[in-house]
Amino acid sequence: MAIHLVRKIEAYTRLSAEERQALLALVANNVRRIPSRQEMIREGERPTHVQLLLDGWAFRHKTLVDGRRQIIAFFLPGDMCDLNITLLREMDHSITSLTSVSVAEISHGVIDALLLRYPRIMRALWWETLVNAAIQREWTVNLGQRTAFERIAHLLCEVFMRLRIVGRTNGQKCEFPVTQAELGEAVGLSTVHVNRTLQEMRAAGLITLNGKELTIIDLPQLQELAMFNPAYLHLDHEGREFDATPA
Amino acid sequence: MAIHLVRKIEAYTRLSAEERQALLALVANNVRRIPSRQEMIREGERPTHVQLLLDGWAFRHKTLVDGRRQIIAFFLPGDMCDLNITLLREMDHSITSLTSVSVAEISHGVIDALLLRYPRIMRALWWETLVNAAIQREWTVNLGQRTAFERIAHLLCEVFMRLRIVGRTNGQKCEFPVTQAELGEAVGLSTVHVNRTLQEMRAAGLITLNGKELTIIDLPQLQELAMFNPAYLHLDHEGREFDATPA
DNA sequence: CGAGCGATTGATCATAATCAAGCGATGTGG
DNA sequence: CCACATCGCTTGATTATGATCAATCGCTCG
Repeated sequence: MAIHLVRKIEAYTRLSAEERQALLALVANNVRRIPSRQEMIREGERPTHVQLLLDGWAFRHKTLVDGRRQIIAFFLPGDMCDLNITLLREMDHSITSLTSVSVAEISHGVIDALLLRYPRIMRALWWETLVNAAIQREWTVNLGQRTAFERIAHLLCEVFMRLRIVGRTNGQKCEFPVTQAELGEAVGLSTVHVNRTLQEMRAAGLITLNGKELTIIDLPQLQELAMFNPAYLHLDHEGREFDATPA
Repeated sequence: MAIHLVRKIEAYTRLSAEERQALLALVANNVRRIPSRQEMIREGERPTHVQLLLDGWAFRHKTLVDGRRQIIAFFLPGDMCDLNITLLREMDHSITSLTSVSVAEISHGVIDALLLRYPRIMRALWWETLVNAAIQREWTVNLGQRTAFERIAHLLCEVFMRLRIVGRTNGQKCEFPVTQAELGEAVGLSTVHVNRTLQEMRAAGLITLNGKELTIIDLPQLQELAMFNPAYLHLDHEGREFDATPA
């Protein structure tokens, strides 16, 4: 589990043995499991610990005063959410597990000391933040400019691509533990309309989606229809070229 | 001008004299002015320099293959856009000036060396990234869940608040150099509908907006209607409490 | 077996897009 | 200095996308 964390960071910057050790030590002994659909952190809270997501699906969301809810981001296996709560005092959104997840809890002080001591690790985590921000920008475009069909198609492409990177796809198939209601909350559409749009996609021979399994039958076509350009995922992490020698 | 940069960073973390000097040296002699409505960086480019926005308004945007355009973020005076292009190889969006702006150009190598040498500065910039990401999340909610009226009201509240922090408001008034078409691109609405919604706001005695001047007549009411909660702007930067002694 | 959840269907309604045209201010070239 | 072009704003009429309301169905689970 903890090894995921190192792998993730090394996608951005190669680490020295010392740095790697420090990271692993951080996580050891502090992992716990949380069942699905459980709110892990709530908007408005001021957590004293960081929760590093090590495995499983989760999502960020915000709720308006009148109850309307927007899902803002999905965390997939291999992502590590939420270093940011170290730096920002108060949560501006909630995080809820979608599947059962495993989480490492680390106190703010410990993290902060680590980051100032190992700037290279800080830079890698900053990078992670920037990639997530790029994804958030694309979601803004998705909600602002695309039609219902395009929005859903785009989200499916994104999730599939992100899962493929971490080896969680099987041919054209992948897990997709999201209800239609949740999908609607992510793309700003009503459940009913999500349902009809999915049927349209099935009828067009583009996808299969039942239970928790998604099959993308014609990915190129789906990408085309969604105007999906994976550049925003920044899969070419420049940091892979940086080694661990001191600056 | 360059002093804005130091002030911005010190909103997050107090700097030592040495750190402050290093920052100022960075910007000196590399400032240029750019006229309004000029594309400064284009999606797909791989810039070799960072452009630090020192003064003026600008915006991020993305264009879909069929020409639909979404404005993703506004940069206001006192913001400093776009350290991030240091870390990400390829621009996933474009940046265009809205007013005439002044910009400092700094090479990637210089910045990277500075950040590894002064982790405290890196942390402050990361912080900035996180606040921007929080704003981006709120925009996602805005486009996904709010009505036309609420979206525009929310954006006006946000801009007004952000300007007020940096001392750019005058009572209920502030500059607002955004056309109705651009406003529409920011909130995902047609120009026509923006126009009608603004009229509705004027008729309700909430705002005045002509030329480039915005007056918010009844801010509390506008916030209420927009369901605007400023928590996401993270105005209480915890970093103010950190001093510059070594970690 | 009943409860509850998620998916599905049908009918109606509403918000916002689109199309088309006109207005007023600003600026430019002859 | 006037004629004309352009840009941003405004208005009216029509259309369409997606929301809402209401009900049913199938499955799982206690």
